[in-house]
Amino acid sequence: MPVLTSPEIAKKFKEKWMLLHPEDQEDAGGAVSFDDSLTSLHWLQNFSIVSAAPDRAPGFGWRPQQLVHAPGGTESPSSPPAGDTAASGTAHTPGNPAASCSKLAGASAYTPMYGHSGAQPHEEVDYKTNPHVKPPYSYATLICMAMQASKKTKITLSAIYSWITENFCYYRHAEPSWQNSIRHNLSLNKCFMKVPRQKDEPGKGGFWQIDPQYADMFVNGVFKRRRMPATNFSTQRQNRILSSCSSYSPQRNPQTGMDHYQEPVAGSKRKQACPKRGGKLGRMSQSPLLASEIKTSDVLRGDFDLASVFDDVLSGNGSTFEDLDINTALSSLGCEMEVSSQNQHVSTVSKWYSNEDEQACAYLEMSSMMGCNMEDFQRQQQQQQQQIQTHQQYYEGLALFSDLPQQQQPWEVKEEAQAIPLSLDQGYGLCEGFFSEMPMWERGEVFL
DNA sequence: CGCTGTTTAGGATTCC
DNA sequence: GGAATCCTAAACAGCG
Repeated sequence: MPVLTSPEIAKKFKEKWMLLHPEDQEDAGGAVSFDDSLTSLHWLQNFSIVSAAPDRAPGFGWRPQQLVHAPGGTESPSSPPAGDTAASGTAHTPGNPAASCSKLAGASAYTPMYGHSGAQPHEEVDYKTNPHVKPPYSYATLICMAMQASKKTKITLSAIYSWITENFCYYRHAEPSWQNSIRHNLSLNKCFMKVPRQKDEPGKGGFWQIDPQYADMFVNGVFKRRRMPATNFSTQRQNRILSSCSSYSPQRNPQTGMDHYQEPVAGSKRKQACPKRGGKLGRMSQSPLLASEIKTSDVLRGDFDLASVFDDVLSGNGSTFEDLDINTALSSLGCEMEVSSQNQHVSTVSKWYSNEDEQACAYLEMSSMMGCNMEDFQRQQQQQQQQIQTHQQYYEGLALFSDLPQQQQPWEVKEEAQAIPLSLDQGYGLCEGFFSEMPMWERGEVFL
């Protein structure tokens, strides 16, 4: 069985290409001027997996899997959602000696503070009635839960308090210092934005809502930290959308040089899109829980936004790929590719190339899977481009958060644009998984 | 005065 | 050990 290296494949592909496209003659330097539309990665800027899954309707409501519908009409959590970055599980005792600890919680064994042990220690703990166990949710998650449960787009601080105390007995008995933490979290966390109370609205304080830019951080009931910075998908695509919304006006931060949005009302807080990123992979990327949390089928269906991922890749924010353990998806994806010749994600993957080698491999990939020729390949590419354009237009036509009906939850709107970040390494792994891990003869033999 | 919101500081834990 | 993340505490200001 011949094993070809990538250059060899590229060479073969090049020869094939030249046979089919004699107009693409080598220039004096020997360089081949391939059609830029095929090699350019600019399409990635506008690509969304949504485009590849047109049957995915917008506003596909997300339902928190871990939220148990409680008899009071409120959704109360009974077990920690997998993947909560801050699912501590520790029974910290904010001023409540009686609640001192995990030992009191019986089965609630110690859980690492900010990571995942891979177990769910409080699987059966009813946080609504058990005052001894501190809910293993970060404050951000609690806030998100409260917002989600409120069925409103915005929620007051007191409502957040109320929901938390109503659904987590622990906080009913704890000293109110946790409220300080909630406020601190609301203020400091870029994912939350304050909506000033209207003049004719009685009451104190403003409302809070999840920043649409960060709505994708609340996935499957889990507040996911370490998302991509707001300068990728959000600013590149949403700028266009939001620019049409009077309440938002993307502006340039003279200091950071980054785009940020200004609140519609003067004086209200708005955090800058300041990507405080580190090059390290997040802990979550190691999380076995998360690995299982991200359903392969969702990835295959396109329930995540590759655009965000790609935008980050292109913008050099390597950590965009952070949170998803893509390996699970990859393993299945590889299998899926074998059996689903017409599946759209195949098309998606087939577009993931940036140079001759990868382009060649993409074609080889496609040809081997579908038995198509170069014409089919090109036709497929064109169709995809058209689909992308179509859905991009649709995308841009979407009114974002501020224009949505009251009942619409931010994450319901954003879900189609939700990103499940992958680590760059894993992202590369995705590419390499298709282009290198597969034995070369499986990719090239059919074509060659 | 109490609540709300912002900011700062430091500790704890985990991962690289 | 450093970085990242989360938690806790506290001070302060503004507002109803």
